[in-house]
Amino acid sequence: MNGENNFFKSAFSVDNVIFGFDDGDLKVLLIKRGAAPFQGLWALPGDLVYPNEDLDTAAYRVLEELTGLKKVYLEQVHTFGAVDRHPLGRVITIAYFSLVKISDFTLTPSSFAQNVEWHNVDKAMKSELAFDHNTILETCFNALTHRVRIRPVGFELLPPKFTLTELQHLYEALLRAELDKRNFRKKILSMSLLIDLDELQEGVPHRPAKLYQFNKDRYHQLEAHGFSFEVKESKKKEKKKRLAELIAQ
Amino acid sequence: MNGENNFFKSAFSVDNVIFGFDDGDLKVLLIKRGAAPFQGLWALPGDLVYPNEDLDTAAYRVLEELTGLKKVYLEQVHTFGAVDRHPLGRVITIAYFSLVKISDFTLTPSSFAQNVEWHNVDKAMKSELAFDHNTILETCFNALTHRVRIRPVGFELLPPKFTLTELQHLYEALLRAELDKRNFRKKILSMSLLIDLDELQEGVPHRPAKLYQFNKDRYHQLEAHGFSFEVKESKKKEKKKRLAELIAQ
DNA sequence: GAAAATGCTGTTATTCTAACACTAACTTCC
DNA sequence: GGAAGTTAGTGTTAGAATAACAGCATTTTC
Repeated sequence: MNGENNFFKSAFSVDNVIFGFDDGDLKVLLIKRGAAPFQGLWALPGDLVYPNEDLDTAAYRVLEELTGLKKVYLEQVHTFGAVDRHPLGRVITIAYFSLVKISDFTLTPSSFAQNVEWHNVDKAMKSELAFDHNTILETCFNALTHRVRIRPVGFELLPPKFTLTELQHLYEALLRAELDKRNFRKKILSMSLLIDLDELQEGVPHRPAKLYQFNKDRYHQLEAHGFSFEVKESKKKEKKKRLAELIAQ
Repeated sequence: MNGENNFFKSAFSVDNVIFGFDDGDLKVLLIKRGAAPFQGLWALPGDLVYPNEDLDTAAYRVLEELTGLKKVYLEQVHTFGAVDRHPLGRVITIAYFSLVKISDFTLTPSSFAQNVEWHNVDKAMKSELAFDHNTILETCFNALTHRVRIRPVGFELLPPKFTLTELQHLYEALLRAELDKRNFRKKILSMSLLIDLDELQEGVPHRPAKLYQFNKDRYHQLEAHGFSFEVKESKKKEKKKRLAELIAQ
């Protein structure tokens, strides 16, 4: 320390990768920047942390300003601090990801942004984002992919009532793997994580599926005691991959 | 943004949880603080990040100043930023953990500390450390425990030549579980991670064990392709635990 | 050469995982 | 109202992985 005040010339921000799931697609909430730097590019929602504000509080604030939601899943992932990552000065940023149910709110663009939109995650990762947000998005997506194998966080992304097929599609989007329907159902049902609501889907042009809710108590139990969702993609696919690797060598 | 300069009054530091393994014991490197605040208490080595220095660079610098080591395992874990965590101002800290081979260097106390010592991790977690370093240590220990199940990082902590029993003791210390000797050997040998050196231990008062080296190429392969060291403790112990939980309810 | 200490090794029962195909229920269209 | 279209739902089996378990081998020390 020694009172070296030139250290106290930096700032820190939080950036929030807000994931949603809709229509079989994993999505991320992006803001089109209305001002320089990077005007016109899409960026992750974020803000400087206030001088007397905790980091998590700042992340929740950003989330709430944008979505109106308070109690959602939020997790710190990584801090990015390359010297030149921000053109206006030394600003490091603490990246969070959160999981929301898209149906829980409607988007209301905040003051500093022209536009807020859900973007397909794959497409967003391939397009150019402001600052180092491509790196941040990728890191957070990897963290989510990893987390979903260890905790049943998938449920944070689904509406309160869902079908087994919807759940499977979510896991397939998160794990980037094709799963076997029967094995998936057997596994997920054997965890007693789901409550059968004895209700059926309505308004679908085919046989309606049963609706399920997830069991919060059991969820917290699994959270505490560890959880392993080691779903492997079908062997067909694995073989293809291995072959591709062999060829690449 | 908008040039609000009162944001630029904060600083950030890195703190490094340096783990070592010796004598069957997981250890952490701590510094006794020679100056206020928290004078006399043990603390994690750390420093403010220089204005034009990347975060990882700062973490490596702290590590090198203390140990002289350059190429060691280092990983960012979490950022701690409670408003009041530092008595002298708003300082958030980015926590890293690193894994070193204790035999690779000798400790040379740096200028700002009276004393540097290896501490047993369990004891250190129970004693009072400076700042929020108890929380940081615990978080990093959990991260290590988790990491070791996914990557073969254990080898970073062992000397170049080691016996299977030493390796098993390391895993037991990290996973806090007692492992079956035969199953452990079968599993670890089947990964072809180890190279049999055709050498024997010397100077032990009993039958000497074979020495092994680990296979770097194979290690990097496993790092890239995923790895699962799902060693479970013996059922006896699990049963005991479950019983204890039942009683506790 | 006996005692003490740790090294080393293989088999079996059980559990978990992966592969796989057909019938059921509902809607729409003719 | 029946045929076609669409998704829901369901069980068995072979193979792989895991967990449990005990006794002889090699070295030092006394």
